[in-house]
Amino acid sequence: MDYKAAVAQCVNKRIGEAFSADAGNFPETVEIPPDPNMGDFAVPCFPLSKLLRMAPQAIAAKLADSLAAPEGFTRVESAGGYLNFFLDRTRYAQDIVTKVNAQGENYAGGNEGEGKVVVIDYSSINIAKRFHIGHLSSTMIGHSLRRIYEHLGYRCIGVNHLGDWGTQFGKMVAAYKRWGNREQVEKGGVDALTELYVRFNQEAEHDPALENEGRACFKAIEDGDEEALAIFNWFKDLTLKDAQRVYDLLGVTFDSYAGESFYNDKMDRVVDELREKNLLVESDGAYMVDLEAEGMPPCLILKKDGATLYSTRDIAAALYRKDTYDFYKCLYVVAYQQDLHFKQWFKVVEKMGYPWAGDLVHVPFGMVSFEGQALATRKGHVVYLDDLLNQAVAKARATIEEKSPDLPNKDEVARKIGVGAAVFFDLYNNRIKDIDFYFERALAFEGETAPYVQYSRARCCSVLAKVKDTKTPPDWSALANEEAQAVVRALAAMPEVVREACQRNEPSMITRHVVDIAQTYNHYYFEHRILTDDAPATAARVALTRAVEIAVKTCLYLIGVEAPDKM
RNA sequence: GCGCCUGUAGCUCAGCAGGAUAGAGCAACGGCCUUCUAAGCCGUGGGUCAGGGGUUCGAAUCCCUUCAGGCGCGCCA
Repeated sequence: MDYKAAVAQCVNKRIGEAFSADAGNFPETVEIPPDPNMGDFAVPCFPLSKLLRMAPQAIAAKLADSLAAPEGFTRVESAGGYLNFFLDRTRYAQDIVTKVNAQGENYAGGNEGEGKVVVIDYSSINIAKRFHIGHLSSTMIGHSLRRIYEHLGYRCIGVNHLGDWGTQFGKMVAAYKRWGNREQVEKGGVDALTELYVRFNQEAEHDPALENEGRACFKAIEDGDEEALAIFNWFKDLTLKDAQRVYDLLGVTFDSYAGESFYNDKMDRVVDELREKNLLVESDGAYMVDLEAEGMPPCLILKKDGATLYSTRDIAAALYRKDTYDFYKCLYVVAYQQDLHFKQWFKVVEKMGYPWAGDLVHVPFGMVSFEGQALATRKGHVVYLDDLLNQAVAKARATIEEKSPDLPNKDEVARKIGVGAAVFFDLYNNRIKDIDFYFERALAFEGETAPYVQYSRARCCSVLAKVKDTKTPPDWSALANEEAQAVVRALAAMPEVVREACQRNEPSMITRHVVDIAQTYNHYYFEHRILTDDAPATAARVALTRAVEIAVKTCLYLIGVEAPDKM
């Protein structure tokens, strides 16, 4: 049952009777008191005070005196202008715990997204660059949002919008033709490509002719020159294979790798359409959409040499995605530096007359720096993701040796813990916050971390594995105590948390909540023994433990973290 | 110069479509393993919620303003 709604309904009805029908229609807010001793739900009577011309304390008192506790509640009290409702704790525990266990991994899910498609553009790596910690946020926020939306019934299309177009790739091919060879690149992989690119830029400073060579090579790729295209595609292949190792480790998948080059032949449509709709303005030989009326700088569409730009491609991609997937929403998980860029081209799509422009959503996140300084590949001030993950796994492996030397499949568990720690760290704070990356923080295994939550759940599994009696009906009054109620409340809050995380595109809400569940359960665990001789009470405590195990696993799944049964 | 974002405990941050004494983790200090996993639990100390105005019965939360930091502002992506 919906306890909150029951409270609101009951209060409004009583107000209508006690005062006036008008007052009865007053929208009551139902909140949760700061301290459970004050009540489980509360209705503040302050807003009514003006309408009824009575002191809020008097209103609350009058209502409390005459109000019969609604179904599911034991009593109603007034305190300082608040009307406080006390749950029938036994019934509440039974209700929530039974529900979690019945719904299992679908708990806190739903079907409100049925028939709706959400396209999520995330990770979106650049060709010829190694995967580093700066790419983790987009990758994991996108991956998590995908799971959150799917949990609520949406169909998701994960798109890795590859950065695989631009003069830089001509430079890279030119550099390869000058100084590279097959063996060196096969051996060195993406790093070898980066080296070639860096060398090209260095030498180009003294030899401007190189720039032209780079441009010519890119032109060759564009024109479909066989040799240039073969080299470029080979580079792309290498990069994707390299990234795939990381994606495999993270458990991240995509439905499409259609990147910038994919839209190369789809941009004329954008330019033509903008021209037809009289939105293109010429300026210094370049073409743009004027956005002065919207208080924004203009959105450049064509360079003066006729080449397209970032915005042109993004618009082309949006049109293609709408045609192909008919999305309900299209999310762009891209760092906040590009706020203006997205605002601009979203507006351009709107001006083109597409009502679905409002379904394009930029999901921005903060910058990643490393030990107080901006990431800089060329200066070597960078942390590659596979290095981070490998270190995390190695640390987990060492901790396992120390604490659980007899554990089977140690490598598997170490992977889940190590990778989980890094991912959890990335999704722990509101995504808009900058992350200053320190190994000691990202690899912490204590406190509000993945290993803490995973450990709490593994302990649940361990207790559950010892359960023999599965027939005795539970005595739910065993869960009426304060500690158990805190766990029940945390479980009960999960559906609302998942929905809000979805609505706000904010995975950290789930990360925070799973810590909450783990903390309340750990507290309970130390105050109450689960398995005792009292069979009915044991059955209730076991049911609570199972519900926690399920809820924690589900939350972790939603943020892309695996949960080992033993650790 | 203009625009957007951020500012809460020593550190990292929750809380911000207004509500009851401002929370957590880390760090520090002190406790708890012969009973279900101590990667855990309990306790102690620690705050002019950046400053100043305003709105309100009530402001960390809303509005204005100042300050500090970050990001961005037509031919890169």
